[in-house]
Amino acid sequence: MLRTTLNPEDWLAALDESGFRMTSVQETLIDIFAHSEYPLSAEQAWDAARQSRPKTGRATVYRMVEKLENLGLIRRVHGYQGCSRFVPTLPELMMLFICLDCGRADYLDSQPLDDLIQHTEDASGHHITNSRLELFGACADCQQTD
Amino acid sequence: MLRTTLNPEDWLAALDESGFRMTSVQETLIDIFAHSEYPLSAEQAWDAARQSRPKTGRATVYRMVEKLENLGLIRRVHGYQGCSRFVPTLPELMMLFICLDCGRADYLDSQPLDDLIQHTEDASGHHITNSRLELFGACADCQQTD
DNA sequence: AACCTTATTGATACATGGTATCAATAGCAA
DNA sequence: TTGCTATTGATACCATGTATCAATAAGGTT
Repeated sequence: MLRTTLNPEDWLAALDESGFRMTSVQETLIDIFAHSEYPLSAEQAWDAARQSRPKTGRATVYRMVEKLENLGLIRRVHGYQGCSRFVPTLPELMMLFICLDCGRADYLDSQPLDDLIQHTEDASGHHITNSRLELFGACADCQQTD
Repeated sequence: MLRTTLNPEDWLAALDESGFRMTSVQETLIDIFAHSEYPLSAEQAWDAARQSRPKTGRATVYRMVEKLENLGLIRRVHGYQGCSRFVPTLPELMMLFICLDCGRADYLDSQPLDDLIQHTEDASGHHITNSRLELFGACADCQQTD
């Protein structure tokens, strides 16, 4: 899979640069999201957070998820057990594949999507500023074990 | 815009063929969805329904929306004022464009998406069974008036 | 046309997921 | 260390959607 590793410290740096204060909840949640292979809901992240940091508040987690999403560090997955799960965003890699079997996310080179958008702009006359593509199915690993 | 017209009678026929009873709520809601140019939420559809059919129940509308979605007659729009608005599904036309200015939906030829999926399957080894593509921006009309 | 069966409806209560409020806490700059 | 204020946690709240269940009405049968 074309999954590059994620560095929690980069996320903390991004928050720092954006002027946010550095707190322990942030570290906890970043660690959780950056290391999860599976799309996580805020509720799941809350559960995970309280294991290492019991007093973590629910609203705090929801606020943090929103913040991370706004900063582009995590990305919402639609259509996989609802629309409220998140995966880390990897720079340069925009297309998302979710295996309906094992649930893991794979990130795919976005060039084909760029081409599609260019083609569609030319054909339709619309100016496209934003897109959302998600692909679902059986990943290469899961096909072998079927 | 590549929008073909929709025929409410086709929807009723589809419900009939699926074994559902023909009721007046169905007619009311199908009429509402089939004629709306904008993504509609269940709540909005409920409001609209009660104008011509005051006693329409809320739960009924939610059930009907679910039924229409399951039958593939309407399609959920993600990332436009939440994830709970629906537009009619037009056969053969899968790619969806939503104008962030006027809110109207346009349906686009899906061939580029088919190509992208084929290419991605070959490149990644995943077997893709389902996809979701939405495009956002300024439609051809709205660009002219800017 | 009247009858029966049962899918569908509408009202209500309930569950879930997310947000507003606000006093207490804790970063961080001076 | 101090002071300012962003952030937090607890709570109450809200919005969206779902379960329940008696009443209604499709539509096949007689």
